Amino acid sequence: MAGERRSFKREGEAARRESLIAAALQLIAEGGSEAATVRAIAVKAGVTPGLIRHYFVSKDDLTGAAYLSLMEGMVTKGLLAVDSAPDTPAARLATFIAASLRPPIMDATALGLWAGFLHRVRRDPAMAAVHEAGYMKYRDQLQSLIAALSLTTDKAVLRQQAIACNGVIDGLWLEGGALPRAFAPDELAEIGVRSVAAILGTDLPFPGPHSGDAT
Amino acid sequence: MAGERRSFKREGEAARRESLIAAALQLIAEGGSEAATVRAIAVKAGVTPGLIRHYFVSKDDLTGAAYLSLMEGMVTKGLLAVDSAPDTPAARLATFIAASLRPPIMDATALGLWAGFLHRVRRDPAMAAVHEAGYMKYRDQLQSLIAALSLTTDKAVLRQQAIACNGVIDGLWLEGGALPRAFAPDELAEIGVRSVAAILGTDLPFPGPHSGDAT
DNA sequence: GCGTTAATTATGCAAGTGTATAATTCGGCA
DNA sequence: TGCCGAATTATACACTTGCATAATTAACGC
Repeated sequence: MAGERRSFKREGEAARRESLIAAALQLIAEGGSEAATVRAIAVKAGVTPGLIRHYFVSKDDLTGAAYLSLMEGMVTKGLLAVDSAPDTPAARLATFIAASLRPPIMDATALGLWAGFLHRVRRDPAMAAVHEAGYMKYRDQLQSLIAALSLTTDKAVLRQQAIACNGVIDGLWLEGGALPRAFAPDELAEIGVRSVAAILGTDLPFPGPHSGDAT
Repeated sequence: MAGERRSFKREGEAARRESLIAAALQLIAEGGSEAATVRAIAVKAGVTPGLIRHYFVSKDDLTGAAYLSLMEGMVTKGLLAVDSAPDTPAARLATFIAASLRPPIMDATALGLWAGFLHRVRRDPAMAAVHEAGYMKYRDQLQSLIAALSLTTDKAVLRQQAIACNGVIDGLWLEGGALPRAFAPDELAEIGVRSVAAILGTDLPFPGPHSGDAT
């Protein structure tokens, strides 16, 4: 009956930090930031609460790192999708939009994370900076894809087009995450591409659900 | 120095419930749901923590009531704006959109509230129902305003138009709340009206900032 | 093999959480 | 006026939270 000390294995620093961050993100996505307690994170990561403070100076430090990791992941995924369809400027733009409105970018988890972080992003200047950087990177990417269509050369017009298109995408992303059952599969991706086309006053091809697997 | 019991005044049940709800909403908007502790709510409402449990069976009960009150308020405000501009169908639609992209509907507070409630909305079926009802009411309103333009009679097309327009509005609403400093005043309202017009393939007038006060 | 070091666990603590319950005091009604 | 019930406050409790610190133990160089 003696409380035998639980055995453990030493992981590298990088792996441990990653697994702790992953655990925190999962918990926040599921139950909001309040669900990501030190103890819950430790359980999910398969370690003991004390270990968290060995890798992060505080819980805030951990969640901050988690947010950074999240943002980097989102942007990366978006950019990755574009590379898979480098045909025409129109196809590239359409692919970018559609990818943003499909899993894994658009899903309940991502929305939950976003909402869970919102308040801390607002209060903590460092996190606000991370947020703004991520947002701007995404919008700039969108704007350059639009610019590649050569519909206009007016910078101001381009800026507003980018804002508007980003707005549609964000809005549909939000709705898809909040009410997944309210839409048919891929319905939002299709609406997104069509709406952006309308806003830009041009035509855009709709890229199939996955990269050209004919069935 | 004897701990004198603090004096108090009896308010009606309705007033007390309202003030407690208001306090909870304020706190959630500012600091997320974790900031809305029983004690903080009590302080902001100018009462003692114990009183909360006199009017609400639990803290969850209070926050549930707060969410209901919030949703009702949002929808009401949107509908109210339309009434102030009953000229043409196009003007009515444009007014509705612009109102959704200006304070008090679009501001940091509203977004904070929305984010603060998201997770509870997901887990609690009762709150999910309230949410879905509010969302659908808003979208139906939008759809009927679009239908009044008589651009199409196809129900399916109409539905997709409503989803897309709702998407732009939500997206711009989100961005305006998240990055208020990133946009010029009324810029988002203007972009919203113009984008909806583009999506519908028609023209919409842009309603001035306030109801026709010439300066 | 064997000691050393740092990664990991175990334990404890002060502050904050929601809630239950008892003690008061306000305000209407006789 | 005086009293009674309900609204409000006060106090207490069990539990959770983040964090600090001490005790262990796995892995690495010799």
